[in-house]
Amino acid sequence: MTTEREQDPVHCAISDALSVLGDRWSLLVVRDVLRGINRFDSLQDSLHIARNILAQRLASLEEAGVLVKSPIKPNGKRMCYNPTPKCLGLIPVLVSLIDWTANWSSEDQKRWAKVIDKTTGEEVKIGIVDSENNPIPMSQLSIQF
Amino acid sequence: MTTEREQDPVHCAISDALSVLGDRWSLLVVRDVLRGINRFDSLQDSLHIARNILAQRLASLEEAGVLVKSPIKPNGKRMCYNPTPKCLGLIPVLVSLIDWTANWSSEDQKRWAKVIDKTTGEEVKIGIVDSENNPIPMSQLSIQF
DNA sequence: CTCATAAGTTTTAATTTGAAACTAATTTAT
DNA sequence: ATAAATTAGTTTCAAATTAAAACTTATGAG
Repeated sequence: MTTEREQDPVHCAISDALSVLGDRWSLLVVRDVLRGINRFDSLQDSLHIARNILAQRLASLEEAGVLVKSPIKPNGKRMCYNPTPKCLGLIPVLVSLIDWTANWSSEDQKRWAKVIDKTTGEEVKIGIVDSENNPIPMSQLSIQF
Repeated sequence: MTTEREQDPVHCAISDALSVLGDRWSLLVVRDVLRGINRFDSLQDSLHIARNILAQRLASLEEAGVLVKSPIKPNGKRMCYNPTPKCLGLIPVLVSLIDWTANWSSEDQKRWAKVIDKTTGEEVKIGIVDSENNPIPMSQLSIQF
């Protein structure tokens, strides 16, 4: 089956990621949870997503190990959703999406969402580098299987 | 209207990007075009996407300025789709998705898709950095509006 | 001139999404 | 303690999107 997947380019690391994240809402849920919005109703208020769809996405993100669902008080029924380390691992995806919009759309959107370094308050960006941390220009890159 | 959007956190740089890229196929089309697959039928063969949906996605990516559609020979009807600079700007998104899968899933998927430096053949990596290109640990980051 | 290829479009069915109302349990306020 | 308001969903049904397959129209190769 590994052999099969090797020959089928639909199955690659990108499509694997998209099978969890490739829809209109999942990354926005991730964004909000990383901002500290972690209750069902506050997520719904923030995103204006249909409640049944939100329930579905939360379940799928939990199943994927991106979120953990736990009661607010031990054995309670009021739940909250929190980011796992795997969820923090999505920050580069979010930053690269923010950078892309900032760099390639006409309006000045840089202030609409940003990721900052908590220790300095400074806004961060994404860098593509070689093994010695030297930045590589985009035009020099190619995708391979 | 800008004021309106500022108060509505659904409208941020991330959701703007997702309004073009937030579905099951768009980033896979981008991936394939960046690999040099640039004809309608070869994209359909590669992705096994329904032909009408592929036509839709190509049109929306073209409208977003990510792809350019042009005849193979001047004034001809056979078309090809090629990446714009804005499309190259999506490479960090693809790299961060690849890295996320590689780092957070059990199977070894590193070889299924990778981005290399054409001049050296070396695989690249991605990092979050400050304005002086110094790497910042993930745990030190937070998302703000 | 003919046949296979290319780039879609059309049609119809299946799946997904969305909106709103509903439920059941739990806090909060009185 | 009781009533009212919150919370975290689920259910139902309509609307939109996606998928599969057949169809169209034009091109290029032999």
